[in-house]
Order: sequence, then structure tokens, then C-alpha cells
Amino acid sequence: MLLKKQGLRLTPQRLLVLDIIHEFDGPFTAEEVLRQTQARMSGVDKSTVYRTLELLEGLGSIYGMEVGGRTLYHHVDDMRHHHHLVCRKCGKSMDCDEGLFVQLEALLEDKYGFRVDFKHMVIGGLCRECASEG
Amino acid sequence: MLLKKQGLRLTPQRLLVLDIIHEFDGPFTAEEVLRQTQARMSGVDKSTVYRTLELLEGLGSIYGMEVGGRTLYHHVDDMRHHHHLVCRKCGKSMDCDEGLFVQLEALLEDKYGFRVDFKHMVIGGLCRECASEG
DNA sequence: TATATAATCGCGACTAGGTGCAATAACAAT
DNA sequence: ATTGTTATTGCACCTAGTCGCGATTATATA
Repeated sequence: MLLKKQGLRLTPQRLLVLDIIHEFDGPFTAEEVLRQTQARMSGVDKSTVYRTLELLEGLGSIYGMEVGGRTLYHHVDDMRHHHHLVCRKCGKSMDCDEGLFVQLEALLEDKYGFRVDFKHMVIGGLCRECASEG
Repeated sequence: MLLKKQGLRLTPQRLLVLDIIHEFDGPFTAEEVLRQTQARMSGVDKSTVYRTLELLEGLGSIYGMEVGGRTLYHHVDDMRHHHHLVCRKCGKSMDCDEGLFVQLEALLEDKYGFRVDFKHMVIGGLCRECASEG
């Protein structure tokens, strides 16, 4: 298991958080994980849950992105498509091909020497349906 | 003045916040505004400052965008360049030519019918200096 | 199985920011 | 200048999330 390397310890709290996370199909928030954890094992501190989430992100098994001031976590294996188009009207989110970004990536490096972190982008706008309405 | 419409009141606290905001050349945070406000007029509550910032954003005179969990405000009139490259190591932020985005914009519309909101983008990555270090 | 040693825990305090409310004060009308 | 209306204030309390610390405990080794 991924936790075994680097002297990381497999505590009951971590096991529980891992369990809970695996039960989510889609994206989830730290808050949801915290609530579920405390419901199933009383006394678990929020700092433990937050630190576990942070750890799992560091290990690369989940990925958190800030949306509207909160962090939304995704399972990394769900994320062949790292970019998301989020409609500001209906709130729907769709995956987006990474290939579309390579040109912009190259331009930014050329022009500014800026090496972009384009692993996970969240782009706001209007989806086809909402754009055609009003 | 912009505050006069809709029955909004020009209080000393608001006047002070307005003053302070105009003294910033570049982007600024709510925290900085709060500190300066309380330094010049003791007793001003943080909620007043936050509410004033929110109000000004609603009126369209400043624009706030979330970067690394905090809100960075910009003067709207400073914003010919709407895109910002923010270095995740040193925290520096640089403006970025909008022209670089038109191709991506077109691609997203073509492929997904998605009409992108590219007014204000914040792009994370590494600046030239930090990328060349380690 | 007993022991040593860190990794991890819960706790408590702290952060930025937000909210409901009763008191205050800006402004319009007299 | 006085008044009435109501927007705005400061207060107190709440939120999600972070951090240092001393106590606990998972795990490797003997």
C-alpha cells in the first residue's frame, strides 16, 4: 500500500479516512470527509482529517483544487482529463482535452520564461446550452 | 461619485477605505486594507472593511480573484491586462498579454461550444528565476 | 513478546473571513 | 436646525482550515 513507504504509519484514523474517500464517486470536500469520519469514529480531530487529506494529496492519490473558496478533492485515477470547464450559469462541469493547452503553454514559456502548472485548470464560462439561451 | 446611487451612504469608514485602496499601485489583499484602515482610524471593525470591499466589487470598481486561498483585489481601471502569472514559489505576480489566449479560446468554443470567461485568469507556475534555481 | 523511537494523535489556540443583530448615524425632507 | 428613515456600524460569535506541542501509539528490531 502507498502509505507503507517513507515510514508512514497506517493508523485507524487514516484507514477510516481512506475508506470514506473511496466511497465517494465524484469530487468531495474536506468538510464531507470530516463529517463522515467523526460520525463513524468519535473523537477524531479535524486537524487529523485535514492532515490526512494533505498527506494523500502529497502522495498523489487525490488532488485538491480551489473552487469558490473551498477545496474540491478528486481521486487522481478519475483524472485522465485534468482540465475542467465549469459553466457559471448552470454549474455543470465538463472535462477538457489537455492537448488544447500545449500551444499556450509554449507561448508563456517563450515570452515570459514562465513555466506553467497546467496540470489542473478550472476554467469558467458558459456551456453551449446556457450560451444559446440568454 | 459611485456610492451616491441606490441610497448608499458615504461614511467616514468607507471614505478611508476608498482612500487607502487608491494608494495601492498594484493588487492588494483585504488584510492589507484592514491593517491600514485600523492604523488610521482605530475601532474600525474588520467586518466593515470586508463589507466595503465586497460592496466595491459589486459596484465594479475593484475586482477580486482567489489566489492560493486568499483574495487578491485589483483596481478595475488597472486591468487592461486581465491575466496574471503567479509564481507558486516566490509569490510574484506578473501581467500577461491577452493575445496569447485567443487561440485557446477559439479551440474551446469549436470543440465544446464552451464560451470561456477569459476576463480574469490567474495562472500558477514557476517564474523564470525560480524555475532556473531548483 | 518486550522495547525503543519517531510518526501521529488530540488539544487548544490561532488565522482569514462571514453573519445576525441592536445601536448609531448619514441623508432627505420638513 | 430638527426629525424620520434606514443604511451602516461595531460587536459577538461563527466558519473552514492551520499550527505547535506534549501525549500516544504503530512499527522495526532485538
